[in-house]
Amino acid sequence: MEKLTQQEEEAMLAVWQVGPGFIKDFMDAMPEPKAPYTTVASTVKNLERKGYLKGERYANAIRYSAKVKEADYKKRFMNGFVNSYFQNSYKELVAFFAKDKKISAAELKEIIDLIEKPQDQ
Amino acid sequence: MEKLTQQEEEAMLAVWQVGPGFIKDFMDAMPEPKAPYTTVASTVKNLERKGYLKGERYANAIRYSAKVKEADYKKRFMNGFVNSYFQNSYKELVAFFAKDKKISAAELKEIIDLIEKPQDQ
DNA sequence: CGAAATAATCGTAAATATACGAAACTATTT
DNA sequence: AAATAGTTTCGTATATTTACGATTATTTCG
Repeated sequence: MEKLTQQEEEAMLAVWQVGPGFIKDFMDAMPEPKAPYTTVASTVKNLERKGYLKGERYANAIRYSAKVKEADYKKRFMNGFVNSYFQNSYKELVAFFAKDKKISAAELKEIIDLIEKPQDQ
Repeated sequence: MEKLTQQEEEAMLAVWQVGPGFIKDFMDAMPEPKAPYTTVASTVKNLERKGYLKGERYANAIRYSAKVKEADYKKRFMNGFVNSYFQNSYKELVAFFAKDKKISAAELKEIIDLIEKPQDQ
């Protein structure tokens, strides 16, 4: 999974948000200031080359969908980060942000309930 | 705080790890395969220009130290990430990785104890 | 001092990323 | 079929990053 550049990541965020669609749809979901259509088109082409998107022709347009799931990208991305900055320990990561008051004890308790609750399946 | 490129970030990780020192010291701390000295020197110069490092001459060498603290960089970096991928919610982030079993209920409880314990100061 | 060692700086080349207009292509409308 | 509209593709220009050798500067040692 090749690393994404800034604009590639922004484009992927739009794709993940809107789901399969055409370049125009992704552009609509991207924040201002928007790059010109052709600039976004180049970025999308790069994403296809890197294996993040696949395209199918529909009439004269191409419908793109994500080949890499957002959850997988998040995981791989965070893994590298946690490895570099928290000695590969997610506990260290959470402790760091808990001390920084980015997450409260009450919220952590809710998460515990969530994962300890017997799972349906 | 200007964004760092890949090699700049790697160099900063070395600086944060070894503390103030000379280019040679940082190189020693960097993982294989090591870039040639002059390549690292260029990167260090860029970091100085971007305000991440400050240098003081000692004899014929320059001793560099970090101007940006690792903790601050982590915070800013994660903030962007949490914003893009977790609707700006650290709770969402932690829940995501808890569900993915990257952190256990027991570890979360330890963190709760850590932050609920009356702070010395 | 002169030679050797050590380190920084400069210049430049190549790769990659960013940006976007012009042209080409495809479908639709008249 | 021609005009029009929507969309992609191609080509290219610029900026940034990466990479590193050659040169220069500084210190140390004989």
